[in-house]
Amino acid sequence: MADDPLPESGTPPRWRRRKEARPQEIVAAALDVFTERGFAATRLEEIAARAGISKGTLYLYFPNKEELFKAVVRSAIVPNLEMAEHLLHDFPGPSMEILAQLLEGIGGRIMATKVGGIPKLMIAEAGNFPDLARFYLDEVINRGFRVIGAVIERGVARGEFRPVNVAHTVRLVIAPVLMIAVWRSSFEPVEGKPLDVRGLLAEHLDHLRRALQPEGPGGDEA
Amino acid sequence: MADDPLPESGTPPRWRRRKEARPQEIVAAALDVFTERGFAATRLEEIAARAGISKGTLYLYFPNKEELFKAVVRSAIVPNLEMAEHLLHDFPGPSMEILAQLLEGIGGRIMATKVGGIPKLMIAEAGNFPDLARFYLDEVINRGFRVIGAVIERGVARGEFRPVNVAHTVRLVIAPVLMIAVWRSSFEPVEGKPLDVRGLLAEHLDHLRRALQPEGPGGDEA
DNA sequence: GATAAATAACTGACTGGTCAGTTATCAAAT
DNA sequence: ATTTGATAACTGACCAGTCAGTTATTTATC
Repeated sequence: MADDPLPESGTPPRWRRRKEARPQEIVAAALDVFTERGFAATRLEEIAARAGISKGTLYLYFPNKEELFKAVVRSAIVPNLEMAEHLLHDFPGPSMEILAQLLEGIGGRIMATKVGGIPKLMIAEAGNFPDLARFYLDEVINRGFRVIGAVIERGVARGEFRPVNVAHTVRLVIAPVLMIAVWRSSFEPVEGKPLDVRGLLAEHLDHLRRALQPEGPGGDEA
Repeated sequence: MADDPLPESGTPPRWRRRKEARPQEIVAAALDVFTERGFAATRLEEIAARAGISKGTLYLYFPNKEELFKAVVRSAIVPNLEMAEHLLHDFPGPSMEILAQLLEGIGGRIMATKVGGIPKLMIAEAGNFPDLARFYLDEVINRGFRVIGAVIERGVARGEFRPVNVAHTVRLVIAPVLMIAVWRSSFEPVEGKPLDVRGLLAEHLDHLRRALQPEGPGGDEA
């Protein structure tokens, strides 16, 4: 984003070789612009400007707009998914706890970074770029669904949750997160007042706990 | 969309004056194309073609693309909201029943018509068209939130629901509906298999019933 | 009730501007 | 001296919006 602050004496060179650093910088700039403007309305020239390079240089690192976009999605989302998958395998405690950590982790990321803008982007562009949608469906959505689904199945198997329709419940778990991401991307800037993300997620988890609670004939709670 | 099949003898006229009918036809065609392609990617020529007119004729009825878009949103959404508000005032039964009818009504509409594509559109374009976003926020979102909020408050007041954070709960009630609309607009065509809207809504309502149920101190269920 | 003049709906070729992607050229690094 | 990173000018396609001209319909006239 910013120029390197080398206080070099003499003539500042017009540019500098940064072969290693460029891709990340470009992807970071691209995430910014894509989430602000949407895919179609984003001009590669603006991405280049924010990355401190020229448009032609973009094409040294990415073959076209679509591949750049894919790189953005990969770098923004995939690591998160990997973390979620690890959490699922390594965490020994109650399943509800995994769900809570997952959702709170995502909530934190949505508030702290710009990844929350990606869903908006995909929603908007899926129709016009089917192979992009396919990519997102395979690499992000279905993988995310699988993780949540596994947690729910784990909970049911361990008797922590009542038996539910897993496929549907997965979507019900995710829906509020999606709403948060979408709201922050699209309407919060217009409305002005910030969404209470933490509070909303806490309420969601509270509702989920009650909705998933096994129906005890007598007393519940171990 | 189709020409009127007057089997008139002689020469079929190249076109026909339809001053009264045109606006609706254009808006209907525009809804189709906008929801399929998004705002930016929609070509006015395609809307014109689907409405059975030429591009120039569009500009006799709407000053520009954005105003046409606003007209589409108004005509697709506002009537539905009015129906919801009437239901709230007229229905005497349990609050959960109102919620169920509301959600099922919306679900039915999403499946039967193309209005489900509007949220996608607004999510996508809110950033680029702030005044459009403002309009949608005021006329659609906040009005919708107010209706759901009123139902929940009614339920709490009547002892049908436990006390909850109303603002948050409203969003939790709506989130799955939003997810359904978005899914059908953006990813269902790519994935191929249809989303089980009815089943998902039923599961949502089941979860809601449990999540909102008043907590009995000893035995539950009156 | 036929014909002509006037009007309003409609058309489609055109313009001006934008932007993804290309390439001829240059400067830095080795 | 050669290779590689980077540039900036260029191309070609696309599309919102315009407008001079065409055609259906209505109104006036005989």
